Amino acid sequence: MSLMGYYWLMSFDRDHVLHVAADLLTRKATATMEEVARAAGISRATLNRHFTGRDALVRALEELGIAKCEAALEAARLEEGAAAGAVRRLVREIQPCTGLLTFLYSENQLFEGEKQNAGWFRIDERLTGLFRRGQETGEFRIDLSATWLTEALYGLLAAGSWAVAEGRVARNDFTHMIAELLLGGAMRRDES
Amino acid sequence: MSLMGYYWLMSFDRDHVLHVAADLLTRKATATMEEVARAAGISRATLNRHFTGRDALVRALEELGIAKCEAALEAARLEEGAAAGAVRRLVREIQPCTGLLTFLYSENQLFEGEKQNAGWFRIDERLTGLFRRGQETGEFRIDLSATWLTEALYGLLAAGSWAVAEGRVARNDFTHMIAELLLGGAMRRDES
DNA sequence: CGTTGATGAGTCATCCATGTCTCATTTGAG
DNA sequence: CTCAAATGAGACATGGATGACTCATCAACG
Repeated sequence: MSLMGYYWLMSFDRDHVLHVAADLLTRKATATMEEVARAAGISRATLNRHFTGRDALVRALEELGIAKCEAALEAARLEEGAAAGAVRRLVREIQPCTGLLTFLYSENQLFEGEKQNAGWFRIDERLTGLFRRGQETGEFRIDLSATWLTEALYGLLAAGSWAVAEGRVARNDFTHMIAELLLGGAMRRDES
Repeated sequence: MSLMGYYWLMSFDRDHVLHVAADLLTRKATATMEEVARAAGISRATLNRHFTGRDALVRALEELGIAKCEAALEAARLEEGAAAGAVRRLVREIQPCTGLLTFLYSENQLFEGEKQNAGWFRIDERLTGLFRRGQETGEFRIDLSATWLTEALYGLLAAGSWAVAEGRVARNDFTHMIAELLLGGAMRRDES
């Protein structure tokens, strides 16, 4: 083996496979390992060599989703400035991985018995913290709990992602739709 | 056969089976036909006699879901009074079937290729009509499309149902949480 | 009480996804 | 070029869910 880069190993591009799998499974959650392999341009044998079973693949996708999600949280700088602005930045940053998140969200309920990845807990905490901060500064209302606002954000992201995928709404409106509905609601505001 | 009621036929209570199946599949979407049968207190043979295959069962659940949903729409009297009030009534009325709706919602994406039940379209239309009415009377903002508000309502119902099932939020807060977030958003309103 | 019809339990064959294995082929390293 | 290592294609056994079937049992009707 050479020190220089394992170049031939790159014929199997783990990251590429994961992204293709995420993309496919987002659209068709019941896709076969065979289908995943073909979508990624590799053989089922190779796919199974690197991910022992579907579980391993889903777990890897989970890690990827958590990593991307946490990267989005970083990029959104949740602690900076007004909470509302942070929410808007967050929605914008997280948009690229909503498809994957939606898939993992629905897949997670299949792992009911088992313990779930601690990453989701960390993400929950940061989002809940953001909403709580907004409540403490008086920016957000307090009759809706920070926990619920977090769950609602998840639901809106999923609904938005799905609506975009179905062509019901324009992709460009994603951020505005979600952030403004979550922040301002459906009713007109006569103030300001 | 007697005219009087087919009483012994009632040993198989179709409605009961459907409700039990809905309840179980809502919690565990991958439940076996065997599990569904046992949950309903009947044998797998009988279950298969009345629903030829899992598809038929899911289709029947779909019919049930649509019927309950439309009943909720009726009970909410969407055309009466202020649109905001109609939304609140709707959320309250539809709460009992959110679990089933969430299951069907996720199950529907498996029927991708096939044509979907026209009932969903009717329901979509009525909800979109409600939001459009609110926009036309000036009650709701117009920068968020009625289509998106409808999708968002679905997303919030799913998120709320899930959050309640997970014990993250109180069941009694369901209506208030969803309706008020959808209508008023997360930010404080200083007016009124 | 006998008949009729549905149920329950069990068996059986089938299908499909999966995981493992082998072998020929390809590709990069030395 | 030669060797090492990974890939691709295919075969194979496995397990699980499913649907169809049989047969004994049970309940209601006449």
